Amino acid sequence: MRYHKIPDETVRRLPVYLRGLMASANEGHRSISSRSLADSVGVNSWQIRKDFSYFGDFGTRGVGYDIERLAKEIKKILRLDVIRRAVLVGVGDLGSALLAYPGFGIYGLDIVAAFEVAPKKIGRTFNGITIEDFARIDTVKERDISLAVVAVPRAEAQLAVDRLVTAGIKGILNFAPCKVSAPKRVKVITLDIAMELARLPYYIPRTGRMDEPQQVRPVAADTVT
Amino acid sequence: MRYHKIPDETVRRLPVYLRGLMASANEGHRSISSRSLADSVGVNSWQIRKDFSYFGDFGTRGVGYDIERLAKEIKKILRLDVIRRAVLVGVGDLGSALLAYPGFGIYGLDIVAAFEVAPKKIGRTFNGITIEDFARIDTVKERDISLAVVAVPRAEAQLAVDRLVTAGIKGILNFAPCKVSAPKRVKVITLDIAMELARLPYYIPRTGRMDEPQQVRPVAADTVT
DNA sequence: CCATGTGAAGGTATTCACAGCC
DNA sequence: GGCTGTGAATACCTTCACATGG
Repeated sequence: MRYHKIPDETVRRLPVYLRGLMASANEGHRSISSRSLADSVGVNSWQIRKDFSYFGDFGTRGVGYDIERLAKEIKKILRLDVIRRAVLVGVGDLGSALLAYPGFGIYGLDIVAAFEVAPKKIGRTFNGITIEDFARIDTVKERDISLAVVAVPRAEAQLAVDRLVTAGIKGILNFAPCKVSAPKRVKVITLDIAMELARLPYYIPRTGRMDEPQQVRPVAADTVT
Repeated sequence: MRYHKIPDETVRRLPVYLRGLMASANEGHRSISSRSLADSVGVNSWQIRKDFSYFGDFGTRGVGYDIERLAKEIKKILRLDVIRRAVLVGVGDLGSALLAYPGFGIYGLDIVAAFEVAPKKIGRTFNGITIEDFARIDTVKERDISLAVVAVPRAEAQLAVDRLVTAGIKGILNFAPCKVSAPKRVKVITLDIAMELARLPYYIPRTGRMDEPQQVRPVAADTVT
């Protein structure tokens, strides 16, 4: 095999594959073909093979991929081979939903602390986690926490991020619908829920008959075909 | 100008631009240059100009873009020029947070109904919306609702989607962490929160010194440069 | 025979550089 | 002078086709 840089798009798909592999392992399988993984995760089989080829030969021709070995390797690449401890900032409606969210576990992600500015909420306990005063966010430094989830109003997002950066956080998932700046050693992924929903109508044909949303716009005769 | 097919990646950025334009309008501006829009939304100015060039000349050289005219055009392209009514399926922790989420409004999106299977929740009112029995989901047909947000457990997601499709829903935002199938006339966007968080550690260097996460993997001497 | 792994081809998106216009 | 609009160049990603090996 040859070693390559792993494309960003492949990295984005790796968690999907990981989920599919774990599901297949739970059904008792020990190996899986690119075709059946394709069916279960919704990605073409050749795309899957290409993606896996970027980081090694994990397949056996005629058989498929060894699930456990491949899952372990994907976890290593994604740096999910250790438990990753995360902190939540902002325990509003969305924040409390995230505290209760059971889906992080399968990736070895663990939300172990929550911070808030609202005095009424500080001290209350959600899901076994006691909410702390955001003024003390720096204490995460001594608690082996590398990730943060930001679920505060837009106006407070940049401040929260700044404080998290100085507290030594390395990666931030931001739910506030705005751009936030951070030094480039800190990775920020912004997930804007409303924006995802806003993207949907584009794909809905205006009339009931048309398939291609694009065809509503005129296409000039001199457009290159 | 020339008419082009609008690339998918551009469509993905349009809501970002829209938010930036509205923010700028709120500050009292009537026009904005690609450079300052770039600063406020975090996309390169040449990318912005290229994106806008796909659907027309909305700029004035030496000045910038007319904010109101451009915002209106983007809304038209995204089909957000009419109020879009949406339904929520699944009023658990995440679902109720979404019902309370104030961010949909700026895109003209309106969650007007919520459905659940749990008898205990049916009939209760959240944020002015009375939760209905999911068995009656077909009633959305007569209520001018084209979008749905699915926030149910993974095991029930496909069923929910199937029922929504027969109820005539045209676009679905799915929060369940799994692939769901739908006829291709119905657009489904899956937003897997845990997966986004899981992508973050990849970008964290294992040691404090390295910049490029990729360099942990060996690069063979014969790799094409 | 079956399924992987990979060069090569094809397609799409980003970046550049600058002509064109206000 | 400033800023847009856009062909051309580049980089990136996907798809194909098939050689390779169990």
